[in-house]
Amino acid sequence: MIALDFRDSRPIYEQIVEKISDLAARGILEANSQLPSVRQMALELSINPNTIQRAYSELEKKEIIYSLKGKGNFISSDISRIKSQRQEKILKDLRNISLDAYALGVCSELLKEKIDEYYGTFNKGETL
Amino acid sequence: MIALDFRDSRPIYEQIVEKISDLAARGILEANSQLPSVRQMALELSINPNTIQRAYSELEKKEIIYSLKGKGNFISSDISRIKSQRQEKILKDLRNISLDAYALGVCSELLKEKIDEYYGTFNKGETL
Amino acid sequence: MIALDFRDSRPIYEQIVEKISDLAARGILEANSQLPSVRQMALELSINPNTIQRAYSELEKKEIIYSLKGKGNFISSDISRIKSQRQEKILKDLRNISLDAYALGVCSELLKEKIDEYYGTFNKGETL
Amino acid sequence: MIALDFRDSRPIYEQIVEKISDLAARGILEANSQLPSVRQMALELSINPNTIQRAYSELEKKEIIYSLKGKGNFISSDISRIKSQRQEKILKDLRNISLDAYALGVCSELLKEKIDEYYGTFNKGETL
DNA sequence: GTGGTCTAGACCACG
DNA sequence: GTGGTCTAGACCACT
Repeated sequence: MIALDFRDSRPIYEQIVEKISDLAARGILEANSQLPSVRQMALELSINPNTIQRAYSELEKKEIIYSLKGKGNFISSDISRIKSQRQEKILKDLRNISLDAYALGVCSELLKEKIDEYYGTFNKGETL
Repeated sequence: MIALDFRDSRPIYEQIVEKISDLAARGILEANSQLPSVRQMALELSINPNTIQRAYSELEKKEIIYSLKGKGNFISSDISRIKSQRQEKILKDLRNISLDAYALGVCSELLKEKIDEYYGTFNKGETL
Repeated sequence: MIALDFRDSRPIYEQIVEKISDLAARGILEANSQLPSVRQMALELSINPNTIQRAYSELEKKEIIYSLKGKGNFISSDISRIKSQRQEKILKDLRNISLDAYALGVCSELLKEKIDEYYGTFNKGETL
Repeated sequence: MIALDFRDSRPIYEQIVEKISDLAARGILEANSQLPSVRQMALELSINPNTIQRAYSELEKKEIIYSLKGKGNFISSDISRIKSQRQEKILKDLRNISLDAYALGVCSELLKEKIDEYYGTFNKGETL
């Protein structure tokens, strides 16, 4: 369900937060659906339960999941909010990149061409 | 010369590496021009000389500067290489963002519109 | 009869205790009137009978209800005591808030204004 | 500096968060002043450093403190924001209490009298 | 020496 | 069985 990159400098719990946010925003994890329990997911990913716990806590604080004591953790019922959260983040990143490109003297046309090029490869089912 | 953000989660030395790479790529620091000595820069930024040393080491490893023993540190003679290095990184980041946006169902047109919008604000001298 | 908030961090049984105490103090549940049986209430709220059992135990310990073996659970005959219990708790909370406000330099006039403001909205039938 | 109540049902890290928020809001901890290090505070309170670490993380996310890697943790430079944060919380609590009192048939005059009474005792230097 | 992350294992409250 | 908190101790990056 989730692939971790242990060489990545980003902490594991943060990678999990990102992955689950992403799956929820894309509707792959449906609203109110139950996530694997803390212990089970720890087994699946062969990491410590505390690390999963931390990831779930962060997700709860971001209101991406909610937690029912003794029951489990569930995707928030309001997926559209999650989606717009992620979209905002993407646009913020895009702005930073644009600023870097501008400072370097790269014209906006090149960026736009590249975007079309990338989208072309995505449609053909590469990567993803 | 360099503005640091001590509250940023990114390490100081990395911020310095980025800033100098940027200035070199944009030609503001000219090829073969001398950088301040480790001690002097440490004084200017009021930080530990070890941190500057580490930044310079990283820059040398990336071949953005070269070091002459007993003389000092100098910007690489091949600025065009630095520039293309940074450009590559920007395009790599752009690809990642495009992929995220695509996965989220955001169309490429929105991204392109936003880029034009951002470039518009840059031209008016905001930020930078 | 009772609305539960499963996402609330407070345990379910505690919410039930509070709700029943409240209804009894306000006289909506009359003295010596019978409460639904553990099993029936569990069905109505679709929760585990153990949870209801625990709530009833707590209520009995607080002398808000009494239990007759083989008969059922009943609201205490002394409702005025329940009412004064709740009133005491409210005043205790009010004292804590006043202390916090005082320590923060908030004057008592602001608090009193706010109380009038809140009561105004209650009268218009909002919330409750 | 901080008194913990181990019998309290609220987690220790949360008590610490509250105490430090309070001290900062009241200006007792000044802007940009350094907090005890994670390890030192753990020693002082005889609890585990991880618990302190968790409290500091929460405080950082609330922007009440900021953290400099390798340097320490410091009170936010914008204390007025902290103060208004706490004031909002107090008014929210006051609203809940008012609602409870209203439902119970307690008139607003009693609450206001009590507030004056409490403030009277505070001025004489009790408790605090 | 500082903060930050992670592991291992324990205990409690809840359902 | 579930999540939540806490302890103990380790390791790493940064200054």
